[in-house]
Amino acid sequence: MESEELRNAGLKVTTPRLKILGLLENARERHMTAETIYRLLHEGGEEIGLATVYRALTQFEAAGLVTRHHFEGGQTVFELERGPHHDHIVCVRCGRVEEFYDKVIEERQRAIAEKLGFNLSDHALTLYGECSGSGCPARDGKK
Amino acid sequence: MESEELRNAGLKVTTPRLKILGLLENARERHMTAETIYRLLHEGGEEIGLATVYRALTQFEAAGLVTRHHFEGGQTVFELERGPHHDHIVCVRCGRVEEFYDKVIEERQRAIAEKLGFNLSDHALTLYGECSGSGCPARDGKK
DNA sequence: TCATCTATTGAGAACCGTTCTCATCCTATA
DNA sequence: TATAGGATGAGAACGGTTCTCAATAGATGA
Repeated sequence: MESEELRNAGLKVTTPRLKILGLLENARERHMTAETIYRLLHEGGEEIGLATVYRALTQFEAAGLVTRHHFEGGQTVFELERGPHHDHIVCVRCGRVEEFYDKVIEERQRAIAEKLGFNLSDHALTLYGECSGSGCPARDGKK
Repeated sequence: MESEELRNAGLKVTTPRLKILGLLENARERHMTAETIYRLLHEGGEEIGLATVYRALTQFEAAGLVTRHHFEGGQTVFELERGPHHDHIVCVRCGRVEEFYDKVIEERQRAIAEKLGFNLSDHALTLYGECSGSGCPARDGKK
């Protein structure tokens, strides 16, 4: 239940927070910008301010419910934290985001950080390329 | 010579461009924000507008002279492109940036992209942690 | 259930990094 | 050295994000 998650995070259970969390759990896209979340909520008839969306996402992030990714080009997306760690590959043509996990890469990262004298706390790996999904302009070699 | 580099890039040789390129080549920090570059130029007595710094950096990037990195937290840094590809590890306490290259990781990335049907064009890998360099607050376990 | 207290909210202002506009200036070329 | 077109600096504009503040709503105790 979503209200549990909020309570466990030490956050008051309010309508805007429930709606935002619900959207993150049910939306087709797992990775959304704050603006997109705001737009979808409004299309669904919810009167939630943009500032509230940002506030809630920041709180969710602090509570570990959500992660924030900064992709190249400056785009910032939010994603519900569920299950194990993974990295991303982003289509530079249609913006589609896929996830992957590679044990070898994870291990190498740990080894590299150790060798350089860093106490590793996090990492961000994002691949960029042209995908071959239906609907992607890259598929038909379009410019 | 720096004017060669500009000419080869198809850019007119102008004082602002020479100064910016020179700073990138000689500064102690290899990774700087546009704001830092602007500040250092002014401390050196150069009257170069911030807009010009951004314009030049964007042109240098397009010409392959410079690369732009978006680190987590939203910070954007520029780095002179010299030598082979490498990734970064950033200290979350003092901001120090180190570089590394790992053949295994590079190969895995190519394999992953292929498996997922992406034509890989680029990637961004940045590790975050606490370093043990002198002057870093993380070194003495300070909060 | 109700009153009360405090955190939360929405709207818009403010903010910050970056880009744009435009009149002036400078580099490249003949 | 004259000319043409690109480059420059200043400040306005822009887009994404955060802040301010008065109004509102969730939690708590009676």
